[in-house]
Amino acid sequence: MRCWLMKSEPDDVSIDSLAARPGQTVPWYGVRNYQARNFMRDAMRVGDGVLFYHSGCAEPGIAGIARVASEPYPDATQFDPASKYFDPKSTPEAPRWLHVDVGFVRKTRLVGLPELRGCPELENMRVLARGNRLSITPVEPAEWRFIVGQLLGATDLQDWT
DNA sequence: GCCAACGTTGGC
DNA sequence: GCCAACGTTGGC
Repeated sequence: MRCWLMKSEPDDVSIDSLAARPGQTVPWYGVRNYQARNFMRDAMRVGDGVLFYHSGCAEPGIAGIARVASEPYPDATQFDPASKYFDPKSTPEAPRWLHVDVGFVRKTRLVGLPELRGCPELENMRVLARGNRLSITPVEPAEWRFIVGQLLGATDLQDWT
């Protein structure tokens, strides 16, 4: 099983709003980057671990733990002319954008970017690489164990993957 | 609001 | 297939 880091703007979907949703899941709509799409379409499996990251906000960082909760399927917003994620070049017959559902596992303390950057154990973490803009990045098992076990103290989840 | 970095588009 | 222009991300 793999693990991932997925960015969300908390003004849109935060860890709290995920927990409050029906079924505590959310379709990961709005991804319009091929690499990120390919991770969801080709590499994710139901049950994969997710570090839920808040971006574009006052305190960017890891805010909770989630899981991949569905197989990939078409993102409905690409067909909605009223949506800011509307893609006129996509059709229901050949949908361009697929996503998965993400399910709530637990809220954690906020592990901010400066703290993550200060950990030698995480120096090669993809999301911390210079100029990284990918909203979905793979997380190495050792990185997962360190973050979940050492930083979050969630020892019951550190060997999830 | 600024700006570095990067992905995408489209003319050639 | 190249590459300049443009748009977006996301931290600060």
